[in-house]
Amino acid sequence: MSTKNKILDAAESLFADKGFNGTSLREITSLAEVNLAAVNYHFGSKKELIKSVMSRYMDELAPNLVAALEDICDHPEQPTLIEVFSAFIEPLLSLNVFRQNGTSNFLQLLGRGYTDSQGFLRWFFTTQYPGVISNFVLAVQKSYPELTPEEIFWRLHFTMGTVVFAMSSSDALMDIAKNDFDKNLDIADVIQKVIPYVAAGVAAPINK
Amino acid sequence: MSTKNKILDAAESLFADKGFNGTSLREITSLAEVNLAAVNYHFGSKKELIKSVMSRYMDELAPNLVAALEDICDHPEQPTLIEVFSAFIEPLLSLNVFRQNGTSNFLQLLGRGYTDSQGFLRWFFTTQYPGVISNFVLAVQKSYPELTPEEIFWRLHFTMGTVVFAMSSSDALMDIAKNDFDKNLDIADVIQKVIPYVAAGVAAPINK
DNA sequence: CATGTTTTAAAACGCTTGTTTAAACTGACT
DNA sequence: AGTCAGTTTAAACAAGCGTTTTAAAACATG
Repeated sequence: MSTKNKILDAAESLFADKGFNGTSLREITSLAEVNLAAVNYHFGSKKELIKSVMSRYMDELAPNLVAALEDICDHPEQPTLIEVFSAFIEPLLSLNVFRQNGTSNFLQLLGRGYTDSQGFLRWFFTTQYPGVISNFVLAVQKSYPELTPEEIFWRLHFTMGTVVFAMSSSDALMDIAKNDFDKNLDIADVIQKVIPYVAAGVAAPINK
Repeated sequence: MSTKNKILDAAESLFADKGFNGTSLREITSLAEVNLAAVNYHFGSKKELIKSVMSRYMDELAPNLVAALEDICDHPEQPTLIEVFSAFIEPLLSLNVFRQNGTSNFLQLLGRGYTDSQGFLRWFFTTQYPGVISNFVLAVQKSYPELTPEEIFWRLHFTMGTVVFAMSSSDALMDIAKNDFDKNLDIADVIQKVIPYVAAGVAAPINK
């Protein structure tokens, strides 16, 4: 495996675990078993390394996501919100074959991107991958036309928060569930649990 | 105002803005206009300062929250989930008279506590303020008895995620809402928007 | 006023951070 | 063999970090 990819893999798992601020280049390079200077040689800076880690996932995920959402929009009949959200399942779970723990790593990184680094990653996503968001809004609008664009805006961000947060603590939650309820769940089960929740949330009656 | 309180106030707003990891003691003391060494003199360490900032809010909030939830449990008739979640509104908004921007600062800090510092604050909350969580579970169970304890567990964590995440990026979201929809919202408006969402999410039909 | 304690002040501590330098190595192509 | 771009290495850099030290100032108590 190339030095570049060793760095990306090590950075990914450390970033997901401890955040961008909380991970030093020296931790990354020693986990990757490469020289410290290799990061700046191959990526230029830590900030560019962060972007590269995220791009590797987004470039894989975005086309699948857009395609799945376009399918829903092109379909003649009106979709349910459950169907809209379910469009995310297969592309997200396919990240697990793309990379070990890909799904949960990516979702954790997504959460970090929103809270760490004062939102420079939020800018990165919305400018680099606008198609995902706009197609998602279109699909929701088709499913629930009474919802105003403003209300969609808010509820989509609430949904983003729910999913990202649930997934970033999914390891801890699955452990608790195993202890308290004797249920052995995996990331796919958690996704199945969160979909009815967010679908109902987006479909909530509008508060006057 | 005392040096101690000047430090607490400065730390609070910087922590909310840039996270615990992302804020240095030098930033705090220069905003507070006190000497750098004052932090370690009054608080012992940065970690203890973080705890103090959080305790100042939790000590104010927890009794009000527990009382409001106990009211609901003691009431003879069955509450709606909207009523359960609305029990949080007044205690949360009262933080605004307790301190400027108290509500949003506190909720942002809560979000930081879950994602920064690898969950040592999560331990802090659950061990120091267990009454809030248990009373919340009781109130939800009274409102929606068909929900199994396991499903309550998952949905309460989803709710936690929604609220914490929404609030920790509420500043950015309110800015976008102002630009895109020409609406000037404050933290109380965001709370009003999130309640129907989480109430509907918790009330979602159970997936078989 | 004198005393002992609490609080502030400036400076330095040792350490870690991201980044840069310059030399050494690697593997092809003429 | 010799050249040369591409890559890796060890070492150092300046800057920032949390914390500690030392001494002066402020304070309250007798």
